[in-house]
Amino acid sequence: MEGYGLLNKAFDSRVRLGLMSILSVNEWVSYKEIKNLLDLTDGNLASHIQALEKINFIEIKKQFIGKKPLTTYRVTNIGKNAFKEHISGLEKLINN
Amino acid sequence: MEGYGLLNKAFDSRVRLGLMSILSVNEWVSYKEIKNLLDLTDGNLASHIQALEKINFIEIKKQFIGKKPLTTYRVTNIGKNAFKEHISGLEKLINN
DNA sequence: TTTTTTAACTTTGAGATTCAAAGTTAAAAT
DNA sequence: ATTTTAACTTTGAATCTCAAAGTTAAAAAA
Repeated sequence: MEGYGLLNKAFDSRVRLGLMSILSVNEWVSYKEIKNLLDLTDGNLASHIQALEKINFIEIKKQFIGKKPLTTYRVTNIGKNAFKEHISGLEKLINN
Repeated sequence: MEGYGLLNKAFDSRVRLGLMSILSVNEWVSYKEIKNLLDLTDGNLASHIQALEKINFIEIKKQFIGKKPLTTYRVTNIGKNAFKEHISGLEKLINN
């Protein structure tokens, strides 16, 4: 047993785990959808998004659909790998 | 997808996840062993233990072995269940 | 017998994190 | 002209984390 070294500090937060889970399954999810799924305030969501963006775990796309602005997000490869390793780290931690 | 509501805030911490994992597999693990396994300072370990104790996720036993004091810990049933639910909550979150 | 070591904390305080509330921006709809 | 919508940013208080230093009590060493 090697302590908790296989776990990523970035995923110490339930919100960010939720975010990554959503974005692991769906490509390009909108700000509003995420906000509704996770039931967060704007400020709270924005700051967690920022945290994941800063470490390049997710990326942003801004566009217009019809005449409305639409911001969507997806995980990067870096984020995908980090998340995978976190999960497998958890499994290792738990299963022995 | 129901947000992160199935995750337990008590397990937002890598240290406490590590602690619960250790105590999920081994009954009555000593303070020192845990400290070594997780490589923590006394203060840090003690405070996380306290946090888990306060919510009745772990319990403490103090005894003397030979002439040395020995403090050991194990998870309670409450803790065991909470941990299980957290893990299965994680799985649900990840797998759809 | 005074000193040091060991085990297991407790206290303190600085720094990091989290979150809601309120303010911002820019365009669209009324 | 005013309000609404989308998507933030800023602010500040509350909470959390962690290392360092101090504590206690007994055991071992000098």
